[in-house]
This record gives sequence, structure tokens and C-alpha cells, in this order.
Amino acid sequence: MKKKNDIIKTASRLFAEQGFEATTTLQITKEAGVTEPLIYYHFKGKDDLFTHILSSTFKEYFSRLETLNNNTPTEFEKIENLIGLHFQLVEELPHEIYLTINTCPTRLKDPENICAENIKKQKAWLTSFLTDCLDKGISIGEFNKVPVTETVSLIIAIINGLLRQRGLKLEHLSGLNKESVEFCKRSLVKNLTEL
Amino acid sequence: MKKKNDIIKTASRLFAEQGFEATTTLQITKEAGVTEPLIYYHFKGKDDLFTHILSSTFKEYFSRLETLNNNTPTEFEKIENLIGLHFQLVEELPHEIYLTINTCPTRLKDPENICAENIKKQKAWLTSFLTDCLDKGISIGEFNKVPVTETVSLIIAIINGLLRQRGLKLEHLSGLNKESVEFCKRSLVKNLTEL
Amino acid sequence: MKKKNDIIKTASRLFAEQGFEATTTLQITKEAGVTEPLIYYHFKGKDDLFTHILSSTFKEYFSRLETLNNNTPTEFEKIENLIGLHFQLVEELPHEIYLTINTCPTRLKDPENICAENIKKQKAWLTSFLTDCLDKGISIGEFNKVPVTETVSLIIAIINGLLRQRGLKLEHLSGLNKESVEFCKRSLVKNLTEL
Amino acid sequence: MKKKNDIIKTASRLFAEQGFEATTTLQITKEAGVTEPLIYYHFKGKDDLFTHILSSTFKEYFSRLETLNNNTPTEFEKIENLIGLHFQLVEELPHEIYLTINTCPTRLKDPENICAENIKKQKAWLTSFLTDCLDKGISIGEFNKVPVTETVSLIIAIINGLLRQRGLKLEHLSGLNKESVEFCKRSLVKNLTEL
DNA sequence: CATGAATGAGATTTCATTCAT
DNA sequence: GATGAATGAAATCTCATTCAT
Repeated sequence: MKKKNDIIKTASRLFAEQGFEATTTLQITKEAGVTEPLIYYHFKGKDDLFTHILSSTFKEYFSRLETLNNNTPTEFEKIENLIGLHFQLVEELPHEIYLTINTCPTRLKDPENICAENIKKQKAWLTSFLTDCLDKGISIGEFNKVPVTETVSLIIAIINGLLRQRGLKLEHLSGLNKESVEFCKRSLVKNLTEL
Repeated sequence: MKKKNDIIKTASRLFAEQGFEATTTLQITKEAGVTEPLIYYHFKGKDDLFTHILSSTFKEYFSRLETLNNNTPTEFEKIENLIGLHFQLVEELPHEIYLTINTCPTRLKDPENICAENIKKQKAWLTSFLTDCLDKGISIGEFNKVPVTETVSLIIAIINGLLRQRGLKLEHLSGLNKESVEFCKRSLVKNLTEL
Repeated sequence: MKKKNDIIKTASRLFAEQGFEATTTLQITKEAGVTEPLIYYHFKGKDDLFTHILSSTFKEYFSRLETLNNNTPTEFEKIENLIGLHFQLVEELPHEIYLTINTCPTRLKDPENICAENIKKQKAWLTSFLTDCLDKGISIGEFNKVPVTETVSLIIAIINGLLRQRGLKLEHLSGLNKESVEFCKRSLVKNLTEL
Repeated sequence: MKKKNDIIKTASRLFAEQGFEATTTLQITKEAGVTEPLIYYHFKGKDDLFTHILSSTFKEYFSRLETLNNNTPTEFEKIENLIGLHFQLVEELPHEIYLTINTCPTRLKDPENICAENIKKQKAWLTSFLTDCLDKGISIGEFNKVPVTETVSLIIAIINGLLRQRGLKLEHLSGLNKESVEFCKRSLVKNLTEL
């Protein structure tokens, strides 16, 4: 079972770095120190291996989303926690997260495939979470009166954009977490004392 | 020459939708209504076709960046124009832009390749532009005293995140342009009357 | 197109001699003097090549059955002609005919496959032809009062058994044609003067 | 030992239905409810398993041939008994018999292999038996003066053809046994009262 | 400019077989 | 007896590319 794990780890990294098609089964097994047929012993094929990695990743991702604390003193802290969770995740599972951001999109055409399914689910979850948050924050006067739908899309875009930068190794997010939160806070929260 | 253009258009779309590796020369020619050797008459090969498309796209992109008006009354208007330019671009050249966002990243390892080169150039350009802008805006008291480096990264992430959403067809950016600008404005510009 | 024909001829022979599974695409192409991918240029795959050969063979077979003369003085001559047609066919297309007898049966489980389909069609045709023949021959007193269904099955079995012997190279049917006809005639036709 | 038998039974069936090459060791073990290495505990390999099944079958076949009664009142009864024996055999061991008819032929090229060897032996036995029978029957005036060699081939073809029909599940031999015998009797035996 | 036919290199996958337990 | 894990060898198939016309 150790070897099975070696395959999964190596494949995650390579799929993330090079994409699904550009990664050959031979390369995976060579770097994992096993022989090619072992992939086919543990998985139905290259596709199934990819699917397996992706399911695990999204499962982990969604289970973490569920742990977000919904009893924060302010609505903004929920957003802060959501952003923090993503920064945390990409530190722990850089390849896996990058896989969902970068390799998935090229496999999105077939609406039944696992990428499409999970990316939709993610979007729905984040939209619902943020919409709640903004609605409540605006109604209790914590937030400025921003248009909810657009602002939700925007925050999701920010999260995605940041993870992507990081995946491209264009940024070492250190310090960006705090600043992203501040940026949003200034834009959303009413009556902040000026910096 | 019409057929050459058909090849380029079809290839742009397919490379963007499926990635470079997942797109076969046969598929390109079939969907373009030509035969395979014609690719080799007009280009050195599949790589060269890709390179051609990418260079044109980045050339167009950089030439547009150069048209940005640097004599705006306020510094924020420069940022507004920059964001607007990207929204404009993705409306006009959706496949080409999505290509740079989605297909390039998996080809980034080789530092000599055209993707790496241009993405670095893009990043340098945007960083320089936004750094100038923020530095000046802060010094003249138009902007809050935000940490420049991080905020620059953040704005770039927002732009990328938005284009990516659009490419994934998760969003119809209509309305998002204006709201993105407002979001940033609230966060950056001092003494706005509260909404 | 000459090379395509070389593939078909070589494949027919090898499929017949060794069976479908035991024949490799490499072997076919080597013996046909071409390279492997050429199979995939002209056919969808090994299966499609097999299917193509089989369709042509059965098409030829059924078109010959249709040429059988139905205006013979006696009913027995129809049977004689039917047997003769099969002997003739196996002389002209030994590999192809042997393919239908020997390689088809192992592919019979899937009821939609081309073997199943054609073998059923063949059986239906022969049954209908022979049933007519026997019915009429009995009613006009040319034939003994034999049980029609069973006798039809038996004549089909004789034809199949003979072709199979020949395919196995256990027999050189010379002389067998005439004798097969005599054997059946003695059994079926009334009032023959004893040999 | 029960599991060994499960392997043998399942393998017989699958080899007969699909052929030797098309049947994988994995399929055999799955359908037999065991694991692959067990085949290698009981047999030297897939070839050896096939050989084992085939030897048993032919051994049983030849031992039955030896039980044929040679002291019948008429020569024709010998032929009748021979045909009956084959009908009987295919009822009892349908897979095994079909194996010899259908799977063996594709393995006939190598003259040292077990199929070639046994099929030759079978042919020799039947030829010798029937030749004796016909020679004697003709000399004592029981049979018409038929050409012996050809008629022998023909009777063997009939037997093979019938077993094959049955194996292909094109026929339920019920009733055919009796009628096959009658068909041959009418053709061979002198002075039958007309039906 | 354009194509039908063909190919070299290599990818994915299968399968009989073995090893360690 | 029996098995889960693993493998060497080879099969089918794909794909970018080229040749001859």
C-alpha cells in the first residue's frame, strides 16, 4: 500500500505541474519507483487515477469548509476565516489545490466529469456562504450597502486569483493573507477609522 | 489565406478549451475544414502554431497596455482604466485571453518557452504600472496608506481571478466591471462619502 | 490502396489460420509489408478490420446465394446446386470462408456483433431455401416422406461439416462434392435404380 | 480440491465459449471465485490448464469409443451406435466437446500440440472404424456399392457438423439423432421398403 | 496551396506469471 | 492451500509529422 501512495503523490505533483495529458504513466511510475502495470492494478487507468486524486482533494476541501465557525462576533470575521482557510489549504496541499485550479479547467467541457461537478459544487457553496454573510452584514449595518451578487463573485475571484498566483509560483503568499483581508475589510466594513 | 485563418481560429479555441496537449492536429484540421499537411505548410508544426497564436495575443495585449492614458486627473482612474481594459479584451478575444490564463500555466516549467517569457513580462508591466500608481496616490494623499507590494499583487490577482471566472463560463462579467472598480475604490481611496 | 488490400488479404489469412485474438496487428503488418499505424489509417482498429473482412465475405456469400437457379427440372437439383455453390466458394475464398466457420463462433456471445447477425441470417436463408425445396419435392412425389425440419438441419450440418473439414486441411474435397450429392440423393429421391 | 475443480469447470466453459486466447486467467479465476495464483499452484500455467482439460476430454472420448459394441447383427447398427455415442457425449459434456470442435482448430498449426495430435488420432480412429464397417457392409450386400473413402469422410463431416450446430446453440438436437440415422440408413442400406 | 497515404516514436493498457507471506 | 501485491513482455492504439503528387 506504500507504493500505491507513492503513485498518488507523484501523480498529484506531475498532473499539477504539467497537466493531465502532458504527464505520462511511464513518468509517474518512474518517479514513484514502481512499474507501469501497478497503476493498472490499483486504478482502472490513468483517468481513474486522476479522478481518484481529485475526489480526495475535493472531499478534503469540502470537509474543511464545513468546519468554518459560523458563530463569529462579526460577519466580516467569517469572510476573514474563509480567506484564511484557502491560504492554509494551499500551504498544506499545494499540488492538490493547484490541480483543481489549473488542470481541472481543461477538462470542463463534459458536464458529467468530476471536475465540472466539483467546481460547480464549490462555486455554489462559496456563493451561498458569502451571500448569507453579506446579506446579514448589510442588514445589521456592519457592511456598506454593496450589491451582493457582484461582490460575492468578486470575492470568489480574489480567492481564486490568489491561489493561482501562488500555484504559478509567481508569489510567496507570505503577508498576502493579512493584506487581502485588510483590503476587503476596508472595502466592506463601515466606519473604519482611517489607516 | 482564408484557410490559414481558419486554422488559427480553430486552434485558438481548442487550445483554450482543452489545453495544448489534449488538442490534436487532426481535431484542429477537421473542425477547421482542412487537411493536416496544411498546418505544416503554414507552420513548422503544432508547437509553432501555438507559439504563433500566443505571440499575436500577447503582442495585441501589450500594445493595448501601451495605449492606457497616463494623464488622468486622479491616480485611481488609472487603475479603473486598467481593469476596464482587461474586461474589454476578454470580450473581444475570449479564446485568446483564456489561452494565456489557462493553457500557458501548464507550460511554465521551461523558462525559455513563450508562455513563461510573456507571463513574466506581463507581471513586470502590471507591477511597475500599479506600483507607480499606488506610490504616487499615497504620497499625494489620494489613497490610504496601504502596503504597496502586497496591494499590487492583490490587484493583479483580482484581475486574473475575474478573467478566469469568465473563461470557465462561471460568470457573465456584465456588471462586474463597474463593481470591481467600486470595490477597489472603497478600499483604496480616502474620504469617500459612505454609500 | 494496394497496401490497404495487402492488409485485408493478410489479415483474412491470419485470422482464419490462428483466430482473431491470436493474430497480432504487428504480425499482420509485417507479413503485409506495411507499418502498424496503417491499419489505423484505413480502419478504426483491429476489430473494425475484422468486421470489414467479415462483412465483405458475407456480402459476397449472400449475393452468390441469390444467384442460385430456382427453375430446375427437379427439386433435388436445387439441393445439388446449393451444395455445389459451397464447394465452389471454399475453393475461391478458402481463408474468408474458413473465417466465417471457425473464427466467428468464438465471437458469438454478443448478439449484436457481426458474426452473430450474419450466421443467423445464413441459417435463416438456408432453412427457408431447403424447407421450400423439401416441401415441394415431397408433395410432388419426388422425395421420400422425410420429416422436413430435421432433414433441413441435417443438410445444413453436412454442408458446414464439409467446409470445416476442408478448412482444417483434413480433406482435399476433390471427389467429395459429387459423392455428397449422391449420398443425399440416395437418401431423399424416390425410386432410384439401385447402384 | 473443490477449488481446483471450479477452475477446471469454469475454464472449460470459457475456453469453449470464447476460445483460448480470448479467455484471460483473471476472468477464469473471478468466475470460479478464486485468485490467480491458485491456477499456478495447481497447473504450470494457462497452457497447462488447457492441455489438462483437453487430455481429460479426449481420454474420456476415446475410452467411450472403445466401448462401442462390435458384435451387432448388421453393419449399419455400428454406424447407428457411433452416431448415438456422439449425441450422448455432447449432452453430457457440452463445453468439453465444443472445446474440441471449436477451440482446437485455431491451435492446429503446431503439429506437436495436443489439439493436432488428438484430432488426428480421432480422425484415424473414425476413419478406420467406418472403413471397416462400409467395406464389410458392401461385401455382404447390406450396403449399396458406395465409394468407401468419400463416404467415410462424409459421415465424419455429418457428425462434426451436427456437434457444431449444437455448440453454436443453433439447434437443440432432440429428434435429430433419430433422423440423422434414418437419413444415412436410406442412403446406405439396400432394399429398404420405401417410406 | 492542397491532399491522400504513410510512418516513427511513443502512449496506454493487458496479461500471464511470480514473489512474499 | 491460498492470497494481495507486483512485474516483464508485449499488445493495441495515437499522434505529430512527412512523402509523393
